[in-house]
Amino acid sequence: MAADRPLRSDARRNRDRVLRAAQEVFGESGFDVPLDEIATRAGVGAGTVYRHFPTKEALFQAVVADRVAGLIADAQRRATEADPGVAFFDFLARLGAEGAAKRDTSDAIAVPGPLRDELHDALAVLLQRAQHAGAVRADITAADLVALFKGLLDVAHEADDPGRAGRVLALVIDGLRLPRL
Amino acid sequence: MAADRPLRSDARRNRDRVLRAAQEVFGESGFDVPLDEIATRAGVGAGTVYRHFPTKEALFQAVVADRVAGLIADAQRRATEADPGVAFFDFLARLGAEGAAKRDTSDAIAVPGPLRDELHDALAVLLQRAQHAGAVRADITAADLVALFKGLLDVAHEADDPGRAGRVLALVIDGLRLPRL
DNA sequence: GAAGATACGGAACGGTTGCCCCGGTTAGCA
DNA sequence: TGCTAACCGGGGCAACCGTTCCGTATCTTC
Repeated sequence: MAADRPLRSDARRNRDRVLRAAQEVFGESGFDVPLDEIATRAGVGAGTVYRHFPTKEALFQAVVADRVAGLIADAQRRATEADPGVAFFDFLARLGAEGAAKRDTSDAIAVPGPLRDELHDALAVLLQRAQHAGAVRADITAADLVALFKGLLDVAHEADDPGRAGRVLALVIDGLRLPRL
Repeated sequence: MAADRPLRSDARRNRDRVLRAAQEVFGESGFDVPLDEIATRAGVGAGTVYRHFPTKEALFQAVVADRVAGLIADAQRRATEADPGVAFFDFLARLGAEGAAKRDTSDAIAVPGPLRDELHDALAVLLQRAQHAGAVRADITAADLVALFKGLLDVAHEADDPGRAGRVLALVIDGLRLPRL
């Protein structure tokens, strides 16, 4: 069990490269890219990736953890805002923007794990507040919302039409608002 | 080129079994089931499936062609109804019910092919009539709608919660209706 | 009921995919 | 300058699946 001796300079450099490449590649193509893609992009052999991260999944977590944590913090912050409806829909917009920009968002929010649960909980709070205030239809659940968003993001990313993401997102947002108000 | 000599009795029986099993299995699990699953369910070897259908895809088409043709006919019939909004939403309800019941519907409507295009066209007519009548938001396209429905069906089928399908479908339907009316 | 054609079953094949490890080599550090 | 951490990337390996092959069983016909 070597103590955490400081990394050799090239090792540190390569670790950074791998992380940066993983951010890019996961962001463009989601979790389901071959690991070689990341290694190549980093200018590094596949073996080097495994020297720094025990599994592909660990690498993915390392990449998305910050982002998901940011989303959670954002959701919790907004939960204290005055207008529950505005808070909820602003957060959804943020989530939509994030998802449109980074393809791995969909995997990040849906893959089981402690962070996902935390995000789920934070979203549930926002949702319930908004529903209680009558700003959002009452029948939908937080789990529905997560699943629906994941589906939407996948639809949007598969599309050849770049405008689709915005249109379907707007449609769902409008569907969430209470009808006849 | 053997003329279409009548099939041997066991051959005819097995062909029916395969078709029936394929209907069930594709309906439960979509196109992405191993072919062996179908063969087993039919009580037949994989070779027998290939004696009757040249490829897995051909078998799938044989299974869904009727259903898609029915959908197309339904759409075309409704295109002549008096109220374009009612016609459109009734058809969507039919599509949703079909999709909720049979998991392969999602593949059937999305996989390229002449039937898909025909369905697409028929749906476009319904949609445009409804949009022109002001019953449906104007920004959405027929391609959006097909993609969105495919996504919704996938979301619904992955869910553990059996009520989710109905809730998200209702949400999207409401989102399609013009806001503030 | 026997001969010949037809069809069957399911093991084996071949292609693909993609995670991960190993063996020889390079390059940093003392 | 030598020792060791780290690199590279080809390939092992396991899983998965569509398809084919061929020895065997079953049906049809005479």
